[in-house]
Amino acid sequence: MGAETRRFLCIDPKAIPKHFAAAEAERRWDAEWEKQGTYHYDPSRPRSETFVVDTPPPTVSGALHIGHIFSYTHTDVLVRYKRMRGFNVFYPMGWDDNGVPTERRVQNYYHVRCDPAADYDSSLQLEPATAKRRKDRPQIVSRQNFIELCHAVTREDEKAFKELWRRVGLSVDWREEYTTVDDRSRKLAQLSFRDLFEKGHVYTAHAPFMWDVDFQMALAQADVVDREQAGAFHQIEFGVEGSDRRFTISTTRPELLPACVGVTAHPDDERYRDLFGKRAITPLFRTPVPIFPSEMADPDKGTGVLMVCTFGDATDIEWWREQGLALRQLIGRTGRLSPVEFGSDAFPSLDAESANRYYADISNKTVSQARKRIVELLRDPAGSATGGGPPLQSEPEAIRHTVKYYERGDRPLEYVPTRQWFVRLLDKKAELLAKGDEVQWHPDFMRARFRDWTENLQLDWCISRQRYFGVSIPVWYPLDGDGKPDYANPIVAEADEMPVDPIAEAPRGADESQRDRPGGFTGEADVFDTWFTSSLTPQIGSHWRLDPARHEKLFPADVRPQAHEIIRTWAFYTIAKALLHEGSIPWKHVVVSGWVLDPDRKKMSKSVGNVVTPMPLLEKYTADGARYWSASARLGTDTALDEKMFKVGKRLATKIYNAGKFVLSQTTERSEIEPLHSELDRAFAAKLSRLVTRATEAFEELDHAQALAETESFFWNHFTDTFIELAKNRARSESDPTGRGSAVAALRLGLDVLLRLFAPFQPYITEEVWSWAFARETEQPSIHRAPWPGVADFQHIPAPGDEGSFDLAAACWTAINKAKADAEVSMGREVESLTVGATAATLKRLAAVRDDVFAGARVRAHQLESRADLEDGAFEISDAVYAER
RNA sequence: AGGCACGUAGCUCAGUGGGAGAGCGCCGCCUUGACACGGCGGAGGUCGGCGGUUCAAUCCCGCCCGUGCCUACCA
Repeated sequence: MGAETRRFLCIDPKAIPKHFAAAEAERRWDAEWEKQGTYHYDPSRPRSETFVVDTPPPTVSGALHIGHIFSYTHTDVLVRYKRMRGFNVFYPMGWDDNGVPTERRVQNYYHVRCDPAADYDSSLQLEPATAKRRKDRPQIVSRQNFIELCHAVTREDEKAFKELWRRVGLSVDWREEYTTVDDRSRKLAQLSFRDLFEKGHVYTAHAPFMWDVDFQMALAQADVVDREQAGAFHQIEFGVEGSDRRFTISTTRPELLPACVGVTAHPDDERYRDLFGKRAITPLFRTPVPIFPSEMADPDKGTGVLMVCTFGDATDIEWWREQGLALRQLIGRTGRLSPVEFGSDAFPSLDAESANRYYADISNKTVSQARKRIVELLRDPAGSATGGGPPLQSEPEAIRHTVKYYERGDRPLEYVPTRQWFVRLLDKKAELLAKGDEVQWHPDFMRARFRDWTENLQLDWCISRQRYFGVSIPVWYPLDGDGKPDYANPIVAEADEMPVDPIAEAPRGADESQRDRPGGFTGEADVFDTWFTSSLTPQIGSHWRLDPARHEKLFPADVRPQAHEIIRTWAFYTIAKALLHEGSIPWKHVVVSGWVLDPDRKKMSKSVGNVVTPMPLLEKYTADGARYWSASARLGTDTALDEKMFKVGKRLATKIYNAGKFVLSQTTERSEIEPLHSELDRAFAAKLSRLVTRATEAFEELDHAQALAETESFFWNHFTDTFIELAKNRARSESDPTGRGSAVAALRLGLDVLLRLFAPFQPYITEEVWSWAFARETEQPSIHRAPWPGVADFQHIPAPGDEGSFDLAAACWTAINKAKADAEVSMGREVESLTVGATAATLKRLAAVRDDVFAGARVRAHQLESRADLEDGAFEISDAVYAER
């Protein structure tokens, strides 16, 4: 920064406390940054000068987690770099509060359940549930009460998150704070729906779909995970209508036998070819079902012939559709077997009486209870469809198999026919893939996660959820004369009505009195999948559709920080939304942080109980220390939690503090910065300049860890351990004012540049040291708005230095130190005399920096010895005579 | 089952077609005038295994082993 004429301020080291009081400084600077608006976005500056972050809104109802510090620090480090590069940074913060995690937290916290039919109690006051109360049945509350409780809980959670973010020093513009259920987010989500509706990208359908029986809601493919678990193959004998032919199917879901609607085998399977076109008879229930060939049947699996049920898995749905099979929906929304009547049209039976007797044993049972029971029933010879002994042909054969679960659920999914809303995506795979390729992923291999997911997508996006705390689907349905909803002609809310709650508000032009009356309307009770809103974070930040000029400046964003396990959800849906709304990518770069693993390299998770909370670590090692640990990890790389790294980070801050105190307390006789006259100083400046280049290059490649490592290594090895030690004597010299001025100028240049290089990583300590003198000298009150180091910092050096001189001085100094260490004398001990051996060329080059080396090493007298046996640049010290203590 | 990433000193991790590195830990020394929340010096590794390409492989290629993740299969 400094021009030659820059005036400089010295500090009195005695006025600086011996130790850095980090906790106090963190609070002080946080308040100061807020007051100064240090991190404010300036809407008046052009897009070209703006750097836009699409910040991940954390799920606030999860526990605070050390991983939060980790990944958010990565973003903050980049943001601070960009800000110092002169960019007008847009760095908002959102809180993702809607959805299942919050509802579940509220249910547990207050021990309540929502019943939409219950009446609103405006005076409801609840205390957190005690262990005693949890033993009773949960208290039933109305939908509105429940939503209010959700808001209350998330407000508290948001406070805790915000406190953490501020403590760790995220340079967020807190004026740009939002939640995913605030009015603006709700309005934008509903506008998004309306836009998709108008473009024909959404539809509603009644169809069998993945259903969680505990949460009692539909799911999207992205919400589903596979879990391996124990199961068993059951060999069950079927009969064939009008013959004594029999065959054995193999199934893991015997409880679905009453829902059997067909039997199939591979068309080329000789064992079963004779059966195609005939009807099978199920055991116990004696239901005749068609037998048909299908390429999807695997002759090598089980017995090669299988029963098709409504519905055991996704393939059953396909067969059901293709073959036009009957619907015998057995499993209800609660996961229990519904009461059914054999002998009716829907559940035909050749022997209804006995079928109903068997079914009575499993009706109303859960899936797992029913499974146990039906295995017993299948041992009954009377249940045989062939008259040939028990239908169960052998003991169940235990297997391990994978089963689909809701990622937050405890029981396997079922397929239940329900009406849901969908976003049509399957026909847009190619465009989605193209957009994914347009985005730059860091590290690049994360791109494959997106591609894999998109290519394998099998279902359109189910966006309706049967929940309460979320953004309402802004739709009503007209009711016909019989009070039946006309789903084909939904009434979608107008933009200026939004945000709207169709349960509480009537559509435009209708009156509340027409609600749920024949000829009137009914409101959609479902809310959106939380990803439907979360996938709009770039648009929420930019105020899409609400402020087009602002949107123009902030969309697409520059960078999206992204956890890799939610590429298939958050990243995927965000890309999809930007494509469907504007044919655009949502952001230019995706940066993916790794995971924090526990010291045993296990992923931290609540269920394992190895989650580490961040605040104690911040207290112990300071925010700068924690940030150092975070920033040491490269993007995409998982990192074991290692307190040693926190300690090292704290130590770095301490060293910066002490080095700053020392450098800034050096005085000269003049009040202006001198040019760098001495060779050592110029050599140091040259080395420093190259560091700036390397650190800058690393940042441009989004490799913050490399930038930190380079800077840190330079700081310790070249600045504090070498340059300060060699230049400090000259900086205090009474007899060499020119050399002294040069030394002080070089020390200050080093500190100034290094502070700024460290500022993105350790914002507190660098701001503290900056404030002592540089803030006033440069009239830049915050280092975080000071320019990133560059050529301007090195312009006032009269002649370019030679890094080689610096390395030579360092090598000679190290050689003398080693001689002292070998002699077991203190580094501070004076040396009466010694002999320096090196090649003639080396000795010649050493001449320019020799005085600084010998002053630093406290050598009073020396001899030089030309040694041809040494390598160039190597030194050997001999004949050392140490002074008395 | 396929894909991706990883495997380097006791630990946490850099790294490169030619010399094997850092920090922590460990050992020894030093209370030196910025800093003992410090400094100096040192020990410590067949770079997961086996093959191949190359004058030369920790690095490039193939196979294998191990770890993690993603995706798929799911009768």
